[in-house]
Amino acid sequence: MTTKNQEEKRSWKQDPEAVQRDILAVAVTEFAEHGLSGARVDRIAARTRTSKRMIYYYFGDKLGLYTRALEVSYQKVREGEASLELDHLPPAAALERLVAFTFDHHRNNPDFIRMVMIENIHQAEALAASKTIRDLNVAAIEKLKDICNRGEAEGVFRAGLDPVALHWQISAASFFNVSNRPTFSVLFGAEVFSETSQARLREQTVEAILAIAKQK
Amino acid sequence: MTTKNQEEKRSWKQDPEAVQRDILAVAVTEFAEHGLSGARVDRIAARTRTSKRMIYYYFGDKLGLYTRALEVSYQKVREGEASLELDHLPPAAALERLVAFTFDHHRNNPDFIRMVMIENIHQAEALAASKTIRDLNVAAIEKLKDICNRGEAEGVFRAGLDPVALHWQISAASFFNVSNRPTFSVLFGAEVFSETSQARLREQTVEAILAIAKQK
Amino acid sequence: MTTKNQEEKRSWKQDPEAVQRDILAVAVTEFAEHGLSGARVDRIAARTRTSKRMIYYYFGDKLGLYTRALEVSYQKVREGEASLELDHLPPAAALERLVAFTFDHHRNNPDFIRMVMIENIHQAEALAASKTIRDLNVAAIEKLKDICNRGEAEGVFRAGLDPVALHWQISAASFFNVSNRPTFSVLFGAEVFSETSQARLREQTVEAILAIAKQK
Amino acid sequence: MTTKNQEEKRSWKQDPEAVQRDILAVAVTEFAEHGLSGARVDRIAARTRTSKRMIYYYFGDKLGLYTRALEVSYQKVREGEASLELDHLPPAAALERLVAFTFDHHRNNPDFIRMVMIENIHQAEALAASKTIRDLNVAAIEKLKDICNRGEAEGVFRAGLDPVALHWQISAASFFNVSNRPTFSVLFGAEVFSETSQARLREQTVEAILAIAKQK
DNA sequence: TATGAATGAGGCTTCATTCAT
DNA sequence: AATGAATGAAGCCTCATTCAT
Repeated sequence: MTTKNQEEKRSWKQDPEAVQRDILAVAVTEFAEHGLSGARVDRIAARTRTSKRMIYYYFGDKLGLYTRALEVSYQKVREGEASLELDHLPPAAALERLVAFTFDHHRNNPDFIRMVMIENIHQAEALAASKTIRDLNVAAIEKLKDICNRGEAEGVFRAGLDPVALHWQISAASFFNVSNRPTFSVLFGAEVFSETSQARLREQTVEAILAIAKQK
Repeated sequence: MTTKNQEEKRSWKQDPEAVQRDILAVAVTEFAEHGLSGARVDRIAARTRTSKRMIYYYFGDKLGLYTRALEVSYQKVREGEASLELDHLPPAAALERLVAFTFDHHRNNPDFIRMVMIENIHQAEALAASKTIRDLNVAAIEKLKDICNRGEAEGVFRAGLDPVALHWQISAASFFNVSNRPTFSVLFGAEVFSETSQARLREQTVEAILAIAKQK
Repeated sequence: MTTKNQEEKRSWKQDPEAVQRDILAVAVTEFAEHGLSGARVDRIAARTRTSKRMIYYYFGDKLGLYTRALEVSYQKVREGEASLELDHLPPAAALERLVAFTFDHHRNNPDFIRMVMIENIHQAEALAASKTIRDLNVAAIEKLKDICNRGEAEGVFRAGLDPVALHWQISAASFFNVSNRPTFSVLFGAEVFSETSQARLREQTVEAILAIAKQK
Repeated sequence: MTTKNQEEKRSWKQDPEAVQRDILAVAVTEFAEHGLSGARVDRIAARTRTSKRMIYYYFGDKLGLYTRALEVSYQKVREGEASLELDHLPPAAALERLVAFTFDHHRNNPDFIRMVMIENIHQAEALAASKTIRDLNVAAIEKLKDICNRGEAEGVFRAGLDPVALHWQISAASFFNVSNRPTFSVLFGAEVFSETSQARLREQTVEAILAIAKQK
């Protein structure tokens, strides 16, 4: 009512990007929790500082919002990975560190994992449509390719290593560990997800990957 | 319309179990394709030889149908695994065969994989409620435990092997290979999923698992 | 399975009237509790020793069952009233006793009251169709008419008393006391329905009715 | 179709309260006529100037609509009673007027009576949940309490009169007269509901209540 | 006399989305 | 840049009832 209040309200309302960030943060949570069909635009709007109408204003429709939420998820994760400094490490140590890091990183970003799961349920259609995300991942694989090249050059890794296949191996363990935790816990107990078990699994995984790289 | 048709219709009517099997087969496909929220009861009914009403007659509600569909999926897969004859093989060979088999089996049962993905999205709630499935999986892990025991006794496997952790390793690779194929293909190309690449990945996986078992 | 069991089962199954009584008893409860639309044929069947199919076999449809249930309710209540012996009492005492009895009787037969409430909601259509019930009530009013006649003849009641109007007065208090107990309790407290309050209300009602009969 | 019509439609659109009033008016009629289970949301929507969707938009679900309809019914009736000016009348005259008024008022508001009947069938659950209605009725009983107090103070009413019990007596006659008209008519003829009979019943009731107040 | 299996019709409710300002 | 009101289409589910033996 007062001019003061209006000013305050305007302060962030007049900042379209802040509004969009607000919506996206909520959207990621909602989509990660309920999937694409299970997510509710109403629920997203309710947890937002804006109204449902704004979602359509900025993102067009539910799928548009989902696509942007997916992009934001990938972006955030890849930014986290950027902190890794592997160039100055010898190849084996670099690979070791990369695997361990990925394992932990996935564990710490369950919402991202869930977004990817959901995207796989939907045959990666939104992903295919997003050039942004593809670019992000090309960069990610470059890092691994560099390690492989150095390792081969130094003779510590076997020749003809496929960085993509290596990434597949690293991802498989790290991803499955988070994605399938609910069913795995129910079927075989939650013990595998205790801190000590997780530490051992991570170590096992690191050693398995290194064995593959050095293989033969 | 014709008397013939009526006869035919009758022939499978009045056979409740056949009707339920019919519905379940369609339901698995629909749920695997669209998820729990995305699945449409109408669509399931349409692909069935019965009516929507019968779905509710036999399964109560959508969640009831989903739960049964999940159970059926697990059952079918575990039955497939039962054909494996591992007892007469030496431990290492048995493990090798189990890993390779699991890898292939998951590839050949994408609908099962998708059902499990969906169930993970839903925090394994339906799974937790189904004693049937838990029993099935207890049996599955027994097989692996037996291999471990024999391997340890013969001194070919390291002591203290955790069958559940081993199952985790086997599942991670085999499951991820199917579950994340869509996103992985979009981001890093479909080459990893070619027959030759898959053969190599399977071999790599087998060797990695064996390395873990023999480790140290 | 055994012949013995079959015999036992047959023992009451072969008694159609017992089956119908079983169904009707359950039906009265269900209709009284949920009303005509609210009652569920499935629920009635479930609480019965027979199947849903039998309900249709014996009563045609839901409305047929409801009508019979209503008839049975009236019958039971009127039979209860038959135990009253008023002929040998002087008119005032007879009327006093009739009022007090009705008051108590209604309190003790809430299901009957609810059936009548429900029938009123439905504009007494089923009642209008049932000659059985009309006959029952003609008999009931005769009793009151007799008391009035004797009272007038003896000069203790005023002339021109209308037995139907008197019945209206008696019913109003006795019926309302049961029918509106839920709303009345919520709005004005349940104290009016305590034993002591009820005793006083009954006495007040008796006196009020007698005042009307002796009036002027 | 015509511009005129669109204008008209617009004129009352965008007026949420008008829309809600429209819906509620229709809802009261439908619920009063068919009860809670018997009422059809479709039928309500059809008699409305809005669509079925708006019912859910404003009232959540059928029970929510029913609850509001019940509240509106009570409100309307209590507002009608507010026109009564009893303070300036001597106690006996005030009570006489209150009884006569209630008797007529109930007769003129059969929909309200039916709503209360229906609510009683449902054990007053909606009523119990509505603070609004409870407040309304507290006010209603205050009026009666005031009359009692004045009457006792002036020595025209007996001491220890319970206003709630008195309200029970007044309501019993006035309510039953409307609620049980259908069954009573079928069983004992419609003559009791003729204008002359009703006038006499009202008078009888007034006198009976006054007799109770002055009693002893 | 009895019954397990089946069902058409219609019930309530929810969804993403657009209108009109 | 922003919004409260409104909605068509479709979702899930339940009901009394009948079929076929």
